[in-house]
Amino acid sequence: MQETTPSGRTPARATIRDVARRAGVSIKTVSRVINHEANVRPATRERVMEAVRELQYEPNPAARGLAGRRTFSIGLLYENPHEFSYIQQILDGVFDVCQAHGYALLLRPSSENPATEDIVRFLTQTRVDGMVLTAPIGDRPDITDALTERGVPFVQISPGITDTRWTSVGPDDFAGSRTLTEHLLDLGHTRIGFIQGDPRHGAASARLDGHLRALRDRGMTVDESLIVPGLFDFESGKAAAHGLFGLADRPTAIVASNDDMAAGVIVAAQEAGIALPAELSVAGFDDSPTALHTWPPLTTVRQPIVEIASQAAELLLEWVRGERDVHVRKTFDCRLVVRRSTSAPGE
Amino acid sequence: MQETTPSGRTPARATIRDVARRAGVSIKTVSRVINHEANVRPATRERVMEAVRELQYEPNPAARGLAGRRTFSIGLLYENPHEFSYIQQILDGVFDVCQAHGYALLLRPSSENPATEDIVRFLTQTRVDGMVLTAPIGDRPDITDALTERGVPFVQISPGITDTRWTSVGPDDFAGSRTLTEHLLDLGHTRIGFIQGDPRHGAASARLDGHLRALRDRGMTVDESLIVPGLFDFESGKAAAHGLFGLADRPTAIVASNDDMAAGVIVAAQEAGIALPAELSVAGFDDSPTALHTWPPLTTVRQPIVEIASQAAELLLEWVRGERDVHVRKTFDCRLVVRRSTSAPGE
DNA sequence: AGGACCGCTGACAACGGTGTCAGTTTATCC
DNA sequence: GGATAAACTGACACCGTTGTCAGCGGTCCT
Repeated sequence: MQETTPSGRTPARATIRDVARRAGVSIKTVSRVINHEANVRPATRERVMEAVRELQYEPNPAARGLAGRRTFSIGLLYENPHEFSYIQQILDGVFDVCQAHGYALLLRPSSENPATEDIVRFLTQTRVDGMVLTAPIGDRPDITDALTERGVPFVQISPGITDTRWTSVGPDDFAGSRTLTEHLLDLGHTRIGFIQGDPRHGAASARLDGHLRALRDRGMTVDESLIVPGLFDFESGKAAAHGLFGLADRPTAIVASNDDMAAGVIVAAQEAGIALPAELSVAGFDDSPTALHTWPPLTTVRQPIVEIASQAAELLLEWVRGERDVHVRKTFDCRLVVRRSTSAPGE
Repeated sequence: MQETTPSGRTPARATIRDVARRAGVSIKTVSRVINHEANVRPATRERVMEAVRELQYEPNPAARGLAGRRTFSIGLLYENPHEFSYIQQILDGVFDVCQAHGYALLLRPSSENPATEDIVRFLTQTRVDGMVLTAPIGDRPDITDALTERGVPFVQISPGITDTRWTSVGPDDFAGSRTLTEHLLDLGHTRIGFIQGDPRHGAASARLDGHLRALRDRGMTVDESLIVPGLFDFESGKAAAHGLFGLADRPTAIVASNDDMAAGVIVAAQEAGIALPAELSVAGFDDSPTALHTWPPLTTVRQPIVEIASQAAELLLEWVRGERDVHVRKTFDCRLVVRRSTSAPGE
């Protein structure tokens, strides 16, 4: 540990008054211009903009927040995820939109099943103008109620329950999963193992439902022993796979409810000396980077995460700024991505 | 897309004046109490605290910011990472400390090599009290200068250059890497391939240096053809491995400068039909979750990322609050984690 | 021509805290 | 016991914006 001494200084920033003086108008007019309000003559507006540029004026968010009762910031609440690339993409999408609209993004990571009070404290401390809730927290009634009670707008990403009282955005997990199972059926598989996701996530049941629907649509009976629980993480996927390997009549294909679990299945197969994909086809969901990091690379279903996140942020900001007063539920299509982890059985 | 209509309301929050009235003191005294300032009699302090609790008072950050010329928020600047888990852990560490000290965390993800103006705009728009800079942005002189010029305190995480003018925190990449190579030498390997990291990161060269040092300390000559470039991402690791496989005298072990690249090496080996670890030992660096998701699991070097991040945040906040006026450089030890991807050659 | 109305602008009071400084207690010391 | 210092406490200006409302000049009716 080495040490040195610092240097310090802080240049004065231009305020709205400086701009007003320079443009020869009142501060209120400057305020109108920077807030894109109506009733400013184009010539005046231009003069003000000019002064803003010359002085490199940036409005003070604290003052704006104090006077205008808003903070120009939104919060993103998420549980520590297993698949971090997921949150990473959510974050990118939300951030881009915030950036474009001049909003700041406040992070609120949380442990599993955060206490209501912690979230409420976050709200009262930061006074964000709105919140983006990721799954599975977006489904917690205590949290949605707390937000509603405080008049804080929010959107849910990938909620399980589609409640028309709220705005939400998510992928069509059901259809995506159905397509994936159909792909395996098309290849000729008849015994397909299915590893479920964390039951706290709505996506988990939607993906299971899609799978079951595909089977039933083809007139197949569902073998309960092939449907096993998981938690969306690598370890649970691996454990579940070993469980399936122990069955008398081993499945020729396994669908995991996300890529991390599918990666677990692949490692389990390698441990058990099962050849991929000859003896076992494996498929995941999400098309996360992991899907390309396994051997063989994973067949999976791509959901447009970044797009979903941007859309969520857009809807939230519309709400925050009062440009919208009806709730919507937006659903994005998923796309099957076939790679080498799936093939015809025995092939 | 379905639609519904909303409901709205916003309960009034207690202000410092309400608390003052209730406690029978002036607002200034309340201010003293909530800011932990000296010169308040314990009895008075208690009375105020009581009122705070009863009214569930939370100071308005905008008002505090405006009057006190600070925002109680710090920014985290990072480039979109290849290894997501890395940033996730950084984020966790920094957030915990922020949380504990009542600071908010503002995110500023950026593309590769962000423009200086973008960062400056972030500063003037958000007016964060300080910044955490992750590698490789922390090494950019234009950015450190811009921050210094504006009097915004910052800490660097894992900088390449150890400049005593600034505060930084990072792992001992050199020693960690040296230990790793020594491990392979101890196993009996004599031809060890080395895949470098993204040259923009200081860690990349430190890890190479550690490797070279280990070789030289054992009196081995360095074969330049075994040292190949990489970018810290899976793909570059895979490509580099294929390159090494093409050498006339193939190495019996490969050290990749991080786990993602090591995962690439493993897949490359599988593609090339090379048995692991019998024909090839593979090692990574970071001990990211990836290290456990490969088959065989990766021998790697663990750096205490969360701890590094918390320490960085602590140092930053000390600086922000004026509790510190000398710069330090803190280094954390790494630990070799031996798993099954390394063995004696031919074993 | 006179009044009503509209588009545009500015004066001024908030918003909810902190900093300054002066005033009032309380403790300390001869 | 009185002087002096130290520990407390409060009045009030101010931070940089937005919201409210009144005023001004010009158009459009009637």
